[in-house]
Amino acid sequence: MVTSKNCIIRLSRYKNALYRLLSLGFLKVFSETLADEVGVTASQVRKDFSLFGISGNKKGGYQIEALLNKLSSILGKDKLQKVIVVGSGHIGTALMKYKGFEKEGIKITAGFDIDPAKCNKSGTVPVLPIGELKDFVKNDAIKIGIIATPDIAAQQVADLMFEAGIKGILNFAPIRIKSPQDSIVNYVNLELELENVIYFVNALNKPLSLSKDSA
Amino acid sequence: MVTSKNCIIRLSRYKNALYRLLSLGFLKVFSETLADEVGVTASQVRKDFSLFGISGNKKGGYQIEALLNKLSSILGKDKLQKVIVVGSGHIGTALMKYKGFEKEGIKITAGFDIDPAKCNKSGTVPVLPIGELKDFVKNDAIKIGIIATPDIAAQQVADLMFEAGIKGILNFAPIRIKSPQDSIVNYVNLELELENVIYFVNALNKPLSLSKDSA
DNA sequence: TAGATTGTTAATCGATTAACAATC
DNA sequence: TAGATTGTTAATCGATTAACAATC
Repeated sequence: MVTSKNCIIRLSRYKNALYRLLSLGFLKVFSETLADEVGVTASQVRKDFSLFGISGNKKGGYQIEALLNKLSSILGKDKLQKVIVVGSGHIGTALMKYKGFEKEGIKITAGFDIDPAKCNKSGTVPVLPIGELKDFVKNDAIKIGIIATPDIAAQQVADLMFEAGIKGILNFAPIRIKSPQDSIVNYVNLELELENVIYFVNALNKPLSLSKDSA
Repeated sequence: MVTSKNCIIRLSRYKNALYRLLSLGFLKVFSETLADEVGVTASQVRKDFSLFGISGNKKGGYQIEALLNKLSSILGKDKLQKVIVVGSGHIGTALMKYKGFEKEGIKITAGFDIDPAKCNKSGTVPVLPIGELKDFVKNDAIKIGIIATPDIAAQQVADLMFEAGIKGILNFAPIRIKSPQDSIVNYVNLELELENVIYFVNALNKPLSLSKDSA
């Protein structure tokens, strides 16, 4: 892989910051300014851009609008991305109802659940029986799916998704997914993120002995 | 900081894997096995453990139960951690109702919202007016908070939290939080995670020219 | 004992940062 | 022009991995 995940994450952050700057009336930006905005170094910004052949003006910095177009195209934001969600528990439902995706060109076109009682074809985002997933995904040529099921179901759901032609998964279940070579799985693990915050809060309180002391 | 975020994240993963192994009836584990389970190298496992003065038996590997006790204590899982949530939109509400935290010793004791219509003192997790946050947090000595508000409100909410004595924040709003030195903020940005999956799915489809071509 | 595994040191790898020539 | 900023190369930094002596 030529580009690291972190690098792509930064591109997204640049994009978000640039929209903010644009809405404040700015037309161009220096690497230094953008770096401050996002919390990285100016070197980092220029390095990232050069990796993607994005260039600015030796003196005038970067044209924000042109930059946004390039970043959006790199990130696949130039066309609507259709996504499905499996699992209509608390998290799954929240994602289906979440307004933040639309403005990013991401549309959740359907949810799926194994429990018929949770299905509902007539909602804004219809929730369909899991049995219909394969046809739905194939018909709409959907490539991205979200797993928001209990962990015991996650691998099975992932297998079904891959079989249907899905290539990328965002997985909320706290379990490692086995996936084919030509696919990608990203993880969001809420317990783990909270646990991490807890650790560092506790560590801040302790005097300063985090180092090795050998039990 | 002596220990990196990634290292702590791995400790959490080790812990989860060890619970799984324990439930399968194993009593001890080699670094190699645990590494496979979590998807890292055996060196990594031993290195991480040695950073925290955790030692095993030169031949017999590590006692799972003792290991779990140590990891739990390092991660602060030996006592109940009380957490509040601000913002009772889709995500905030899902978090309040989420069952996964309890088994990890994390308890969401209250939610807060600026909209009186969304408040409800009698639910399983009461949702209180934001004005009551400060007293509530102080009285219960709460150190951890979750922000699930719109991005425009996030910084203000964070300031209020810090003022009340909160030291660690998990922030779901897609905005960078300015925070005091003695505090920590972790970010969960759902749009960004999805965007990342989208990028790599598109990149997998493209032949193989991710490299620089200079515009 | 011989074999296997830990704990730790040294080597490697990759990502970030600094520096600076090119140039507007 | 002089000053400022880019684009890129080289240096630094930190994290991961390999190797191996100690030892059970």
